[in-house]
Formats: sequence, structure tokens, C-alpha cells
Amino acid sequence: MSINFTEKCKELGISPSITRKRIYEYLEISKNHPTVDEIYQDLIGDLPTLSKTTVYNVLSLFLEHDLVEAINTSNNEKRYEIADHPHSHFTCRICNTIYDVPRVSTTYDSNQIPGFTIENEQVNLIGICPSCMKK
Amino acid sequence: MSINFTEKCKELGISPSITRKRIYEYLEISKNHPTVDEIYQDLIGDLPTLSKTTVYNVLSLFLEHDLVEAINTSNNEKRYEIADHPHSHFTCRICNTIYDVPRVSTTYDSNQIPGFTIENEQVNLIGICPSCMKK
DNA sequence: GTCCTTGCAAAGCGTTTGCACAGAA
DNA sequence: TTCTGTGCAAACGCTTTGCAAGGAC
Repeated sequence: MSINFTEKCKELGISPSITRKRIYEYLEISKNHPTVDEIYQDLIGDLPTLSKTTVYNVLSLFLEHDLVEAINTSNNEKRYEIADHPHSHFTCRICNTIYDVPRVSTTYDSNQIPGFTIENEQVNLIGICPSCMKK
Repeated sequence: MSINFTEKCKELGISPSITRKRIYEYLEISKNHPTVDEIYQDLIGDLPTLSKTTVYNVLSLFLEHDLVEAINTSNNEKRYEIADHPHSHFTCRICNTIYDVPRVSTTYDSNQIPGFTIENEQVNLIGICPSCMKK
């Protein structure tokens, strides 16, 4: 996957520094849509001089180049994920965990929203996740 | 509409103070999903001693009783709206205005997300609004 | 009297900004 | 040299917290 990242960087004309590579790989591996702080805490062991500023810098670079996407949660947290495949989200209202779910398709009558150019759509299902249901 | 609010307060067992009434009415009238600051700025003329703390207090009270809903925007702004009728949102990626649109229905295969109890769903369409298209 | 509403002031916290240092080209 | 990546420190802005004053009951 790191070769993948290096190639993507070449295409985009940005340099694949160690820090950027680690942050990208971390996002690829972690399936929990980490916050800036989670990324920082989990990588500081491996990259001892890492600062949160750098995490912010790298993430905004990735956002500019559509390598990652930001998710806005109900807690005013910003969470990040790799932008590789279209999917929807399920948010558990008990534990606030965000799960990736297969893309939910939508139906709407564009005659009812005339003049609006729709380019994208986000669907978030809300409810209780399996592990919270057990409790 | 204020009678409506007073009745709702009785049902919910909360007192319909002037401040709460004004904030509720403001949310009913304004169709632009205001932020805390917008509510504060627009009501400070009418309620000269109003503080932002009170706006926060009243909004969290309303949220607890499902009188209003919070919208999380891409700018990490929290915006608020009356929770009276189900609908979806359209967000213009140019001017960031949020428009109410008729409820968008969704289709998903619940067999693909086994164990998840879905109670609610949010749909946000993203694109360019009519007024930004003209420019 | 008690309870509730309001609001000032301060703290908290996530994020951005300014700037400087080090390394690569 | 110039440009780029990194990171410390400070500033910033939104939100929450602590607490006290005033009013309703």
C-alpha cells in the first residue's frame, strides 16, 4: 500500500515524505475514522518529533488532493478517512462509533428542487450498533 | 406560533420564558439554520441583556426535548433548526448555504448491515445552488 | 424560604497562524 | 541559494463550566 501512496504522490506532484506516508498508512489501516488527536497519539511513538500542526498540515494537503475526506460528527469532532471507495456511514447513537456501510442509494424528484445542481450526496444512518445492542 | 410554543412547553414541563420564546420564534422564522452567534446577534437588540451562555443553555434544553435539531456543517459550524417536519438538506459548495429540500428517500439492503438497528437517517445533497449558478 | 432562569467571567479545547529551523533541490 | 517539510509557541474562536444575582413560586 505504501507503493500505492508513493505513486499517488507522484501523480499529484507532492513529495511522499515519511510523515505523510505514515499518516496515510495509518488512515488506511485504522477503520475507525480517527480524529487529529488520535492520529497524533498513535503515531507519536513511531515519529517522536511529530506535532499536531504537522498532522493538520498533512491532512489539509490530503484534503486538497482528495486523498482523504473529512466527516463531521454530532460531537463537533472532525474525523478523517481515506477517500478510496464510495460508501455511507452508520453512526451509533450510544457509543458514537461511525461504521462504514455499503453505499445507500437515494431517490428524489429533481423537479422539486429546480435549479439545484447536485454533484454529490451523503447518507448517514443513525441507530444502535450490534455491540451496544448486546448490552 | 407562540401559543404553539407555550403549549409545547406545558407538555414538556418546561417554563416558556420570554427568552426561550424569542429564541424558538426566531428559529421558526429564520429559514437559514442559524448559528449560536447569529441567534445572539439578531436577538440582542430585542433582548439587551441576552448572553451567548443563555443561547447555549436554551438550545441544549430544546435539543433535550427534541424541539430543535443540530446540523453539523463542513466548516465545523453548529447550526440549529426547528424539529417539526422531516426533510433533507442541500448544501451549496460555493456559498455554503444550507437549503431545506423535500425528504430524500433511501434504499439499502439491511441484510448487508446485520445487527444494526436503524432508527433515523440523514441525507445531505451537495452541489451548486441556483443563485451561485447564475454567477 | 427553595427552585429555576439568566448571564458574567473564566477555563477548556480544537484549530489556525506566525515564524523559524533543517534538509533537499 | 531557494523551496519545501516540519514543529514549537502563541493566538484564536467556539463551547462549556463555575458561580452568583435576580425572579418566580
